Amino acid sequence: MSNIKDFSSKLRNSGLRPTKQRIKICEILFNKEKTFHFSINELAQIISKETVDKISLATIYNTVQAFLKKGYLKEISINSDKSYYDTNTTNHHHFYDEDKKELIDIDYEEVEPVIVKKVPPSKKIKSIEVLIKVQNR
Amino acid sequence: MSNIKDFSSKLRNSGLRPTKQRIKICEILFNKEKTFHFSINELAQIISKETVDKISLATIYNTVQAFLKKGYLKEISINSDKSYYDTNTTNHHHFYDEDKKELIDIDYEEVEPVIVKKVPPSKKIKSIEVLIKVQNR
DNA sequence: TATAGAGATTATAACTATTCTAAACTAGAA
DNA sequence: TTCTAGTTTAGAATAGTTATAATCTCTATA
Ligand SMILES: [Mn+2]
Ligand SMILES: [Mn+2]
Ligand SMILES: [Zn+2]
Ligand SMILES: [Zn+2]
Repeated sequence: MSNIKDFSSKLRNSGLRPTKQRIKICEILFNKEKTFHFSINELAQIISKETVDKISLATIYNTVQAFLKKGYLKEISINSDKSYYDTNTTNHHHFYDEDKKELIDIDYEEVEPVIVKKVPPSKKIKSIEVLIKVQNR
Repeated sequence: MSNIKDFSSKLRNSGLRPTKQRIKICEILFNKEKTFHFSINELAQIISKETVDKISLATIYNTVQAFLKKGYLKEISINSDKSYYDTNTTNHHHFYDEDKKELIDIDYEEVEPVIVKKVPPSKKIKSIEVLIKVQNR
Protein backbone atom coordinates (compact mmCIF):
# COMPACT_ATOMS: atom_id res chain seq x y z
CA MET A 1 0.00 0.00 0.00
CA SER A 2 1.68 3.17 -1.17
CA ASN A 3 1.16 6.52 0.47
CA ILE A 4 1.50 10.09 -0.69
CA LYS A 5 5.19 10.23 0.22
CA ASP A 6 5.88 7.22 -1.99
CA PHE A 7 4.04 8.70 -4.95
CA SER A 8 5.88 11.98 -4.50
CA SER A 9 9.24 10.33 -4.74
CA LYS A 10 8.14 8.02 -7.52
CA LEU A 11 7.06 11.06 -9.51
CA ARG A 12 10.14 13.05 -8.65
CA ASN A 13 12.38 10.14 -9.53
CA SER A 14 10.88 10.05 -12.99
CA GLY A 15 11.30 13.74 -13.56
CA LEU A 16 7.69 14.68 -12.90
CA ARG A 17 6.87 17.28 -10.28
CA PRO A 18 4.64 15.79 -7.61
CA THR A 19 1.65 18.08 -7.91
CA LYS A 20 -1.52 17.41 -5.97
CA GLN A 21 -3.30 16.49 -9.20
CA ARG A 22 -0.71 13.88 -10.11
CA ILE A 23 -0.63 12.45 -6.61
CA LYS A 24 -4.40 12.14 -6.59
CA ILE A 25 -4.32 10.36 -9.93
CA CYS A 26 -1.57 8.05 -8.65
CA GLU A 27 -3.70 7.15 -5.68
CA ILE A 28 -6.63 6.31 -7.87
CA LEU A 29 -4.59 4.31 -10.35
CA PHE A 30 -1.93 2.62 -8.26
CA ASN A 31 -3.36 2.30 -4.76
CA LYS A 32 -5.84 -0.41 -5.66
CA GLU A 33 -5.86 -4.05 -4.74
CA LYS A 34 -6.19 -5.08 -8.34
CA THR A 35 -5.05 -3.62 -11.60
CA PHE A 36 -7.75 -2.42 -13.94
CA HIS A 37 -8.61 -0.97 -17.33
CA PHE A 38 -10.07 2.45 -17.93
CA SER A 39 -10.90 5.05 -20.50
CA ILE A 40 -10.16 8.71 -19.95
CA ASN A 41 -13.78 9.41 -19.24
CA GLU A 42 -14.08 6.63 -16.73
CA LEU A 43 -11.01 7.96 -14.95
CA ALA A 44 -12.46 11.46 -14.98
CA GLN A 45 -15.62 10.16 -13.35
CA ILE A 46 -13.71 8.31 -10.64
CA ILE A 47 -11.72 11.46 -9.94
CA SER A 48 -14.79 13.63 -9.68
CA LYS A 49 -16.31 11.17 -7.24
CA GLU A 50 -13.25 10.84 -5.04
CA THR A 51 -12.14 14.44 -4.80
CA VAL A 52 -13.54 17.85 -4.02
CA ASP A 53 -11.07 19.92 -6.03
CA LYS A 54 -11.77 19.02 -9.62
CA ILE A 55 -8.97 18.15 -11.98
CA SER A 56 -9.36 19.46 -15.50
CA LEU A 57 -9.80 17.05 -18.38
CA ALA A 58 -6.67 18.47 -19.98
CA THR A 59 -4.65 17.54 -16.92
CA ILE A 60 -6.09 14.05 -16.92
CA TYR A 61 -5.06 13.60 -20.53
CA ASN A 62 -1.64 15.09 -19.86
CA THR A 63 -1.05 12.92 -16.82
CA VAL A 64 -2.14 9.70 -18.49
CA GLN A 65 0.18 10.51 -21.40
CA ALA A 66 3.04 11.20 -19.02
CA PHE A 67 2.48 7.96 -17.10
CA LEU A 68 2.23 6.07 -20.37
CA LYS A 69 5.57 7.45 -21.51
CA LYS A 70 7.15 6.50 -18.20
CA GLY A 71 5.77 2.99 -18.50
CA TYR A 72 3.42 3.22 -15.52
CA LEU A 73 0.46 2.54 -17.80
CA LYS A 74 -0.14 0.57 -20.96
CA GLU A 75 -2.44 1.53 -23.79
CA ILE A 76 -4.76 -1.17 -25.09
CA SER A 77 -5.99 -1.29 -28.67
CA ILE A 78 -9.50 -2.53 -28.91
CA ASN A 79 -11.51 -2.05 -32.03
CA SER A 80 -12.48 1.28 -30.87
CA ASP A 81 -13.52 4.80 -30.83
CA LYS A 82 -11.49 5.72 -27.80
CA SER A 83 -8.33 4.70 -25.99
CA TYR A 84 -8.20 2.29 -23.10
CA TYR A 85 -5.45 2.12 -20.54
CA ASP A 86 -4.23 -0.61 -18.25
CA THR A 87 -2.62 -0.29 -14.84
CA ASN A 88 -1.27 -3.80 -15.35
CA THR A 89 1.98 -3.18 -17.17
CA THR A 90 3.17 -6.79 -17.16
CA ASN A 91 2.99 -8.88 -20.30
CA HIS A 92 -0.52 -10.18 -20.63
CA HIS A 93 -3.32 -10.53 -23.10
CA HIS A 94 -7.01 -9.71 -23.08
CA PHE A 95 -10.48 -10.93 -23.63
CA TYR A 96 -12.81 -8.24 -24.86
CA ASP A 97 -16.39 -8.89 -23.91
CA GLU A 98 -18.38 -7.49 -26.79
CA ASP A 99 -21.60 -7.58 -24.80
CA LYS A 100 -20.39 -5.76 -21.71
CA LYS A 101 -17.77 -3.76 -23.64
CA GLU A 102 -15.28 -4.84 -21.02
CA LEU A 103 -11.63 -5.87 -21.03
CA ILE A 104 -10.57 -8.91 -19.01
CA ASP A 105 -6.97 -9.84 -18.31
CA ILE A 106 -5.74 -13.21 -19.42
CA ASP A 107 -3.10 -14.67 -17.17
CA TYR A 108 0.02 -15.22 -19.16
CA GLU A 109 -0.12 -18.93 -18.37
CA GLU A 110 -3.60 -19.24 -19.82
CA VAL A 111 -2.39 -18.64 -23.34
CA GLU A 112 0.55 -20.46 -24.81
CA PRO A 113 3.31 -17.99 -25.66
CA VAL A 114 2.99 -16.68 -29.17
CA ILE A 115 5.82 -18.02 -31.27
CA VAL A 116 6.88 -15.77 -34.11
CA LYS A 117 9.07 -17.46 -36.66
CA LYS A 118 10.05 -14.42 -38.67
CA VAL A 119 9.93 -10.65 -38.30
CA PRO A 120 10.22 -8.07 -41.10
CA PRO A 121 13.86 -7.34 -42.05
CA SER A 122 15.77 -5.00 -39.72
CA LYS A 123 12.84 -4.77 -37.35
CA LYS A 124 12.61 -5.80 -33.75
CA ILE A 125 9.54 -6.76 -31.78
CA LYS A 126 8.25 -4.09 -29.48
CA SER A 127 5.18 -5.85 -28.19
CA ILE A 128 2.95 -8.83 -28.81
CA GLU A 129 -0.71 -8.38 -28.01
CA VAL A 130 -3.40 -10.99 -28.25
CA LEU A 131 -6.97 -9.76 -28.20
CA ILE A 132 -9.66 -12.39 -28.01
CA LYS A 133 -13.11 -11.04 -28.64
CA VAL A 134 -15.85 -13.01 -26.92
CA GLN A 135 -19.60 -12.77 -26.88
CA ASN A 136 -22.51 -14.54 -25.22
CA ARG A 137 -22.81 -18.20 -26.17
CA MET B 1 -10.22 -11.16 -62.11
CA SER B 2 -13.78 -10.07 -61.39
CA ASN B 3 -15.72 -7.75 -63.63
CA ILE B 4 -18.60 -5.38 -63.10
CA LYS B 5 -21.18 -8.10 -63.74
CA ASP B 6 -19.65 -10.23 -61.00
CA PHE B 7 -19.72 -7.39 -58.50
CA SER B 8 -23.29 -6.59 -59.40
CA SER B 9 -24.45 -10.06 -58.62
CA LYS B 10 -22.28 -10.33 -55.55
CA LEU B 11 -23.88 -7.17 -54.24
CA ARG B 12 -27.37 -8.20 -55.24
CA ASN B 13 -26.89 -11.61 -53.66
CA SER B 14 -26.09 -9.97 -50.37
CA GLY B 15 -29.09 -7.70 -50.49
CA LEU B 16 -27.21 -4.59 -51.52
CA ARG B 17 -28.27 -2.72 -54.63
CA PRO B 18 -25.45 -2.59 -57.14
CA THR B 19 -25.08 1.15 -57.46
CA LYS B 20 -22.27 2.64 -59.48
CA GLN B 21 -20.65 3.89 -56.28
CA ARG B 22 -20.62 0.44 -54.73
CA ILE B 23 -19.36 -1.21 -57.89
CA LYS B 24 -16.53 1.29 -58.12
CA ILE B 25 -15.57 0.64 -54.52
CA CYS B 26 -15.72 -3.12 -55.15
CA GLU B 27 -13.35 -2.72 -58.07
CA ILE B 28 -10.90 -0.80 -55.97
CA LEU B 29 -11.09 -3.16 -53.04
CA PHE B 30 -11.54 -6.58 -54.58
CA ASN B 31 -10.04 -6.39 -58.06
CA LYS B 32 -6.46 -6.27 -56.85
CA GLU B 33 -3.75 -8.90 -57.11
CA LYS B 34 -3.08 -8.69 -53.41
CA THR B 35 -5.20 -7.97 -50.41
CA PHE B 36 -4.38 -4.79 -48.54
CA HIS B 37 -5.10 -2.60 -45.53
CA PHE B 38 -6.58 0.85 -45.67
CA SER B 39 -8.08 3.66 -43.68
CA ILE B 40 -11.19 5.48 -44.86
CA ASN B 41 -9.12 8.45 -45.94
CA GLU B 42 -6.71 6.33 -47.91
CA LEU B 43 -9.64 4.70 -49.66
CA ALA B 44 -11.17 8.09 -50.40
CA GLN B 45 -7.90 9.21 -51.99
CA ILE B 46 -7.68 6.12 -54.16
CA ILE B 47 -11.26 6.66 -55.27
CA SER B 48 -10.67 10.28 -56.17
CA LYS B 49 -7.64 9.29 -58.20
CA GLU B 50 -9.36 6.48 -60.08
CA THR B 51 -12.68 8.08 -60.87
CA VAL B 52 -14.12 11.23 -62.37
CA ASP B 53 -17.47 11.17 -60.60
CA LYS B 54 -16.64 11.72 -56.98
CA ILE B 55 -18.14 9.55 -54.28
CA SER B 56 -19.12 11.33 -51.11
CA LEU B 57 -17.32 10.54 -47.89
CA ALA B 58 -20.63 9.54 -46.33
CA THR B 59 -21.10 6.92 -49.02
CA ILE B 60 -17.59 5.61 -48.48
CA TYR B 61 -18.27 5.23 -44.78
CA ASN B 62 -21.65 3.65 -45.48
CA THR B 63 -20.23 1.23 -47.99
CA VAL B 64 -17.32 0.13 -45.84
CA GLN B 65 -19.72 -0.44 -42.97
CA ALA B 66 -22.01 -2.47 -45.22
CA PHE B 67 -19.14 -4.59 -46.55
CA LEU B 68 -17.88 -5.09 -43.02
CA LYS B 69 -21.26 -6.36 -41.90
CA LYS B 70 -21.43 -8.71 -44.88
CA GLY B 71 -17.97 -10.03 -44.05
CA TYR B 72 -16.26 -8.73 -47.18
CA LEU B 73 -13.92 -6.67 -45.04
CA LYS B 74 -12.36 -7.00 -41.61
CA GLU B 75 -11.67 -4.20 -39.19
CA ILE B 76 -8.23 -4.11 -37.61
CA SER B 77 -7.54 -2.67 -34.18
CA ILE B 78 -4.33 -0.78 -34.03
CA ASN B 79 -3.57 1.92 -31.53
CA SER B 80 -6.85 3.66 -32.08
CA ASP B 81 -6.72 7.03 -33.72
CA LYS B 82 -8.72 5.78 -36.65
CA SER B 83 -10.06 2.54 -38.05
CA TYR B 84 -8.18 0.33 -40.44
CA TYR B 85 -9.77 -2.21 -42.71
CA ASP B 86 -8.47 -5.33 -44.38
CA THR B 87 -9.54 -6.89 -47.65
CA ASN B 88 -8.00 -10.13 -46.42
CA THR B 89 -10.86 -11.73 -44.52
CA THR B 90 -9.10 -15.00 -43.77
CA ASN B 91 -7.76 -15.73 -40.31
CA HIS B 92 -4.41 -14.03 -40.02
CA HIS B 93 -2.41 -11.80 -37.74
CA HIS B 94 -0.43 -8.60 -38.20
CA PHE B 95 2.80 -6.85 -37.72
CA TYR B 96 2.40 -3.14 -37.21
CA ASP B 97 5.45 -1.20 -38.31
CA GLU B 98 5.58 1.71 -35.91
CA ASP B 99 8.05 3.57 -38.09
CA LYS B 100 6.15 3.36 -41.36
CA LYS B 101 2.75 3.20 -39.63
CA GLU B 102 2.01 0.20 -41.78
CA LEU B 103 0.20 -3.11 -41.30
CA ILE B 104 1.80 -6.28 -42.62
CA ASP B 105 0.02 -9.60 -42.85
CA ILE B 106 1.47 -12.56 -41.05
CA ASP B 107 0.85 -15.83 -42.79
CA TYR B 108 -1.07 -18.08 -40.51
CA GLU B 109 1.74 -20.63 -40.58
CA GLU B 110 4.26 -18.09 -39.37
CA VAL B 111 2.70 -17.88 -35.94
CA GLU B 112 1.81 -20.92 -33.92
CA PRO B 113 -1.93 -21.06 -33.33
CA VAL B 114 -2.93 -19.30 -30.15
CA ILE B 115 -4.11 -21.84 -27.61
CA VAL B 116 -6.66 -20.52 -25.16
CA LYS B 117 -7.18 -22.76 -22.18
CA LYS B 118 -10.19 -21.02 -20.68
CA VAL B 119 -12.77 -18.47 -21.76
CA PRO B 120 -15.03 -16.42 -19.49
CA PRO B 121 -18.16 -18.33 -18.41
CA SER B 122 -20.98 -18.55 -20.96
CA LYS B 123 -18.92 -16.75 -23.57
CA LYS B 124 -17.75 -17.97 -26.93
CA ILE B 125 -14.78 -16.80 -28.91
CA LYS B 126 -15.63 -14.50 -31.78
CA SER B 127 -12.09 -13.75 -32.96
CA ILE B 128 -8.47 -14.05 -31.97
CA GLU B 129 -6.19 -11.28 -33.13
CA VAL B 130 -2.47 -11.08 -32.63
CA LEU B 131 -0.87 -7.71 -33.19
CA ILE B 132 2.91 -7.61 -33.09
CA LYS B 133 4.28 -4.10 -32.99
CA VAL B 134 7.73 -3.80 -34.52
CA GLN B 135 10.19 -0.98 -34.92
CA ASN B 136 13.61 -0.41 -36.45
CA ARG B 137 16.34 -2.48 -34.85
C1' DT C 1 12.61 32.60 3.84
C1' DA C 2 11.90 35.16 -0.45
C1' DT C 3 12.23 35.01 -5.29
C1' DA C 4 12.44 33.64 -10.03
C1' DG C 5 11.43 30.83 -13.51
C1' DA C 6 10.69 26.17 -15.43
C1' DG C 7 7.17 23.20 -15.25
C1' DA C 8 2.18 22.29 -14.60
C1' DT C 9 -2.72 23.31 -14.72
C1' DT C 10 -6.65 25.15 -16.78
C1' DA C 11 -10.53 26.80 -19.77
C1' DT C 12 -11.41 26.87 -24.02
C1' DA C 13 -10.55 26.63 -28.96
C1' DA C 14 -9.27 23.70 -32.59
C1' DC C 15 -8.99 19.49 -34.90
C1' DT C 16 -10.12 14.85 -36.69
C1' DA C 17 -12.70 10.80 -37.29
C1' DT C 18 -17.10 9.33 -37.52
C1' DT C 19 -22.16 9.40 -37.43
C1' DC C 20 -26.50 11.70 -38.20
C1' DT C 21 -30.01 14.20 -40.89
C1' DA C 22 -33.03 15.09 -44.24
C1' DA C 23 -33.50 16.20 -48.95
C1' DA C 24 -32.67 14.54 -53.63
C1' DC C 25 -31.83 10.70 -56.48
C1' DT C 26 -32.17 5.88 -58.50
C1' DA C 27 -32.66 0.81 -59.13
C1' DG C 28 -35.72 -2.29 -60.26
C1' DA C 29 -40.34 -4.60 -59.26
C1' DA C 30 -44.70 -4.42 -61.10
C1' DT D 1 -43.58 3.94 -67.19
C1' DT D 2 -44.52 4.45 -62.47
C1' DC D 3 -43.73 3.94 -57.73
C1' DT D 4 -41.16 3.35 -53.76
C1' DA D 5 -37.69 1.49 -50.82
C1' DG D 6 -33.10 1.85 -50.86
C1' DT D 7 -29.16 4.90 -51.66
C1' DT D 8 -26.42 8.95 -52.06
C1' DT D 9 -25.22 13.35 -50.66
C1' DA D 10 -23.82 17.87 -48.37
C1' DG D 11 -23.55 19.48 -44.45
C1' DA D 12 -24.44 19.53 -39.44
C1' DA D 13 -23.56 17.30 -35.24
C1' DT D 14 -20.93 14.63 -32.05
C1' DA D 15 -17.04 12.62 -29.52
C1' DG D 16 -12.39 11.99 -28.44
C1' DT D 17 -8.30 14.19 -28.30
C1' DT D 18 -4.71 17.80 -28.83
C1' DA D 19 -3.20 22.69 -28.99
C1' DT D 20 -3.06 27.34 -27.06
C1' DA D 21 -1.99 30.69 -24.04
C1' DA D 22 -2.92 32.67 -19.68
C1' DT D 23 -2.34 31.64 -14.90
C1' DC D 24 -0.51 29.17 -11.20
C1' DT D 25 2.86 26.43 -8.38
C1' DC D 26 6.82 23.77 -7.17
C1' DT D 27 11.39 24.06 -5.92
C1' DA D 28 16.30 25.49 -6.61
C1' DT D 29 19.05 29.03 -5.13
C1' DA D 30 20.08 33.52 -3.14
MN1 LIG E 1 -15.34 0.80 -34.75
MN1 LIG F 1 -3.16 6.75 -29.32
ZN1 LIG G 1 -4.97 -5.82 -18.85
ZN1 LIG H 1 -4.26 -8.22 -42.91
